Amino acid sequence: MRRPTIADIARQAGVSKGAVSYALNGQPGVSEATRARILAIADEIGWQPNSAARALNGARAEAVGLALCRPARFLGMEPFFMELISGIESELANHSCALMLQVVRDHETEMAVYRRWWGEGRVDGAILIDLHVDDPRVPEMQALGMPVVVIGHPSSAGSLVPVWSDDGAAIRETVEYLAALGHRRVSRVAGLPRLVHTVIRDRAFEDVCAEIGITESVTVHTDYTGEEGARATRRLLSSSRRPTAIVYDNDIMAVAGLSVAQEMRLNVPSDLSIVAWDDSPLSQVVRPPLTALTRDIPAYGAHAAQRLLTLIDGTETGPLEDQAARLTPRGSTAPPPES
Amino acid sequence: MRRPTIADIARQAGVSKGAVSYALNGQPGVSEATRARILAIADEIGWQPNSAARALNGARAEAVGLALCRPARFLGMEPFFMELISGIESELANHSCALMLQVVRDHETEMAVYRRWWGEGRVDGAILIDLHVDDPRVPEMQALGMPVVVIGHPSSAGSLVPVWSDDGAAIRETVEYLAALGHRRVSRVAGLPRLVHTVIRDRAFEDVCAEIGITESVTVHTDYTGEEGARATRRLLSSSRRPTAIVYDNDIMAVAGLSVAQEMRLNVPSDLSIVAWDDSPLSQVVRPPLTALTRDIPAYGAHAAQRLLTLIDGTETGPLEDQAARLTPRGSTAPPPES
DNA sequence: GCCCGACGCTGAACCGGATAAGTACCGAGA
DNA sequence: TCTCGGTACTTATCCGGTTCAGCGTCGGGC
Repeated sequence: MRRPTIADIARQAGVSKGAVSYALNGQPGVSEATRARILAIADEIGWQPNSAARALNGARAEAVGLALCRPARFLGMEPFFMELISGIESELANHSCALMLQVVRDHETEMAVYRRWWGEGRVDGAILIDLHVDDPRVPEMQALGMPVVVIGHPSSAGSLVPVWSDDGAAIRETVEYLAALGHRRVSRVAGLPRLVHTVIRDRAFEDVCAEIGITESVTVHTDYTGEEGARATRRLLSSSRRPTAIVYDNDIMAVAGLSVAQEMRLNVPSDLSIVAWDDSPLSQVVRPPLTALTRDIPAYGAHAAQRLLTLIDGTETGPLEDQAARLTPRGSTAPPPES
Repeated sequence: MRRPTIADIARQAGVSKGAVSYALNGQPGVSEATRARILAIADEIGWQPNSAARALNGARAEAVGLALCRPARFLGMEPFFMELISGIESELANHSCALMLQVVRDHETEMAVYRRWWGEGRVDGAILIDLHVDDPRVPEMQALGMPVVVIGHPSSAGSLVPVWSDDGAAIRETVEYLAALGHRRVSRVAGLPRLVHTVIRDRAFEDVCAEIGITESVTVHTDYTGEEGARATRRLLSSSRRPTAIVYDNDIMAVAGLSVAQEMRLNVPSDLSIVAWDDSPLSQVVRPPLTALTRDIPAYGAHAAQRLLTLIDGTETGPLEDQAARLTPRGSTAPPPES
């Protein structure tokens, strides 16, 4: 059962391939009667344009690529990625554009995949995520000449188009809120230290703490997993001058940290305040529900996709600053215990 | 800066296009010396095969399709999907096969996307998931003639290849365990009633309860969200003869149910036992950690991908029964309170 | 010395569409 | 009546690979 081609339609309609092509693409060159006849036949035999043949004539691939360099098990755990992907998807779907997804082992493989996709004409552009400091992917992408949107801070995006949100402002809001509650010993359980956004948050945290007189501020780096979040929390809470508040770089670690606190017979929030970065259902479902830095992640992804589609269209675009995460106070934050 | 083609290589090497093609594909027909020269030139000018041109000659698209018909917000919440996708990905990656992902609004759109992908030659096969009772997608897929693997029970897969696990056995193990602990009033907060696997679980639950003398067994259907899980739990726990154990169809609802129980001043597990279906980090992170039906979801996805790749290869394959979910007892189950 | 076969390569057709160029036909205006 | 212009097509070519038939050359066996 071969797939029907325009040649089949042409034969049935008794016209040439060219006429069929004009008819199917709404081009002038055929009469309305013939066009209708051709369309009817095409519909009847279930014809679909072969994208390969179209691509061969310089058409778009109508797909964008996303190669994710994270171990599979982390992906399943982090709502962030799935929400981001849904957001990207929702925008792409509006333009009948598909998403080519591949989970890769490392950044070399990631770049190899992008090079292949681009070289093979399978994608029209790509989205780059989780930038490292001095990330080699940026210059390589620039050299490829492929339309690329970077989800991350402009300072690291080179000449690629960045879509970003101001993590520094979010950290500032959080720390100022905790300070207003009376906290003076605030710790932070951060993500991978190589990631650009971790560095930005690190610096902002330091700066704000110094500025408003929180002298005891410790930052511990982890790999974003619940296990490391728990371990970091245990260490922080075991120290002689333990923090009265901890800010976590994702919700998984915040929830794990909450468990550790309860395990150590500390009451949250009266003994320890907890703030989570990113506000998945997870944060709201635990007791007490977590004060969290909320952002609309699907919208974030959608904006990136939007920018990419514009770029693919050939229009020059600049950076896009998305709304910064905003603090949603819930039951996990309160004034510190009186010492 | 046009992408280099084999014609460019041929010109530089002073041979014909055909010779270049043989050389690049490891086919006999050129001497080793010429082959080496051609490969060197190809490498030097950064040649990549154009997949469109290859596909035109009947080659594979080297991609499989997955159109997910769930609202974006559910996707981000359910670890199941992301883990499944990672599993699928991990297997596909081994074969340098990409995943075309699209989130769609409804099943009509889903089928339209599959038809388009298949008709356009963009995918070599697809994975079907979340089958309904009498799902129209099954006969439509059969009519398309596309290689398809169904993640779901063989009874609903028609002539498509099913990859499934025995949910009935898992339910049986759970109910028998609860009965052995002494429970006689067991409820179930189930998923969407139209889904085949919900129906299967429903029936198994009823059968086992009848068999071992649990006369008070109630099943409530939800949409898998935490909100509906909480609402269902509230209703069950408010009834005059409230259950001493509740089995949830996913972990999100189980965690939400746990919160409701605690909110109503019921102790878990001494007043109420809770079992979650699917064992994400979520289940282990709450207090008490949830007794859960554990399965290796990434492996499940990987097996489905494996079967699909075999199918695409033209080899006939039969159904694959994956390991059934197994009960992992944790702190959320205990004997019921003495009445 | 001749023939056959293998090797190494060339040339051309082909995949399924898009598209530029060419052609037949028809009606209107000079 | 002849020409001009537009319509409604056809024909041919192209995209970038794959593949097959064909062809010259060289070496070995008889």
